[in-house]
Amino acid sequence: MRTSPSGTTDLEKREFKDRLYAEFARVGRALASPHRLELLDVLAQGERSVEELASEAALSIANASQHLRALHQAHLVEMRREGSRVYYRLGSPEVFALWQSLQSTAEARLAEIDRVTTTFLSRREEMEAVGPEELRRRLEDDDITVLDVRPALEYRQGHIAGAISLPLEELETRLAELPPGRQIVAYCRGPYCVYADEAVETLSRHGRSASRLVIGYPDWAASGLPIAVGVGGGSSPSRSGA
Amino acid sequence: MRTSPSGTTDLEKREFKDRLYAEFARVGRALASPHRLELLDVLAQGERSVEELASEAALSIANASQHLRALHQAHLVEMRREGSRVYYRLGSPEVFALWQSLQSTAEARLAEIDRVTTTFLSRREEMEAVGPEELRRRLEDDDITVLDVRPALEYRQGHIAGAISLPLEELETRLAELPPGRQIVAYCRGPYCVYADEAVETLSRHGRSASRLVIGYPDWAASGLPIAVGVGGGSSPSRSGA
DNA sequence: CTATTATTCAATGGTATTATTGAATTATAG
DNA sequence: CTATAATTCAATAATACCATTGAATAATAG
Repeated sequence: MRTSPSGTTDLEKREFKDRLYAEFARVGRALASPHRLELLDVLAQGERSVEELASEAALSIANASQHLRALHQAHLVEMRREGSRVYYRLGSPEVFALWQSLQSTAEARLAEIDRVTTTFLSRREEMEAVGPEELRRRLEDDDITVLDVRPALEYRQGHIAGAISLPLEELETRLAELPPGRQIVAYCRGPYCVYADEAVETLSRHGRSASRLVIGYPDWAASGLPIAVGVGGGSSPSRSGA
Repeated sequence: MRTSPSGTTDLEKREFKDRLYAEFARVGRALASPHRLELLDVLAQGERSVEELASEAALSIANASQHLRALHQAHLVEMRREGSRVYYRLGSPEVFALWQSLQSTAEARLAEIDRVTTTFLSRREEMEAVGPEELRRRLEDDDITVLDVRPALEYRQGHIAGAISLPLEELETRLAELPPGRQIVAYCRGPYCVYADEAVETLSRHGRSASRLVIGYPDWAASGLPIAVGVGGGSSPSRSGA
């Protein structure tokens, strides 16, 4: 009973398709839980131990461990043992691209996301925002001070080349360290992260001219813009793509 | 009890994050079922009625309808009523990009997909394959005959500019219609579709020099390469991006 | 209006996921 | 070797999802 000209029956084709889509769905399943998406989002900043991940995503250790296991089985994250700790990281840059694609699709299609963000991030409307291309240009012209307001650890794991680390929590006490007069652009983890918003607000309150970068560090790095790794506050930009 | 310098409590931030990731997970959930992924894949070829979708994906009507409803609630597909039928289509090109990203992530990360495809598509190894850029060049040089071996309906809904429609089922009986002497490149629905493989095999058996395009029509169209819509076999290439 | 076709809705068991708990590993320190 | 810390595993109950069935709705034809 062949309807196709070649040596495969319809039944075999159906079995092939079923297996193929089942495999793709394994990845889809991994994206089906809010907690796992949040873990992916945290991991986009760099590798983290189970404990750090659990705390960052407000999960119990055991729960975080299980979700990480699910992500690992879908091969979206990899792990590495160091002493008594296990560190997880994204499996590849493609995984971040997938997460980005999911975000932008959802953003474009779900009005609810608009509603959630505008009620919470309403002040963002009034803030000036800078796109990545504009920032790159102004960085090249040395026209601007770029501020990484994420926790220092995340800055060390990778930051925009030329950016200064000034974690949000220390911003108010260390304002004097900022070169005076220059415009400031703050950035943080991603488009939905509020650190940069709060930094801009604080800076404005102290009479500084500040705006926020519309994307976060992982997006910047993924699009191949210049980044740096390590402690150096860095006026020596190194280039490294994704 | 504020730990942040601005006017939002940690609790409010957590609620914001929870709601945000819950919304993203709504899209993720929609990608968690093999059947829904297959429906998306079919819809990437063009809009379809519930009945067509059910038959193509080997589902009962009621089941297909429910899965389509789930996709619709995630805003990944849109629908349109025409008489007594309801036609579904992808919500936007971004949805296809998401599906592509899921596929390529899964392909890169899941060795199982390799195993499934190589056991079923083993003959593909021995076949010549042409990439999209090479095909575009050779189309411009009019060096080649491009064959769309999908069902005629799908050709009508959109095809590679300059391609001839010759559904796989009719290939053997209509071989004479093919311009003699020229090399042939066949394509079908996507990288995992077997129509083109079978066409190449049939053509080779009849002494024709044939190879397959490594991607399918939706991928071609999504990357902005020239396409055409309608019945015309078309030597008048129209351009339409995604 | 009635019959027919296409689709959706609602209810049903069956199955799979989820968060929690507490025990079991794995590695380090003493 | 023992104690401790970090993580994973295993078992559990609550929940959510799934495919099927049959009834309900929408649109068309007669």
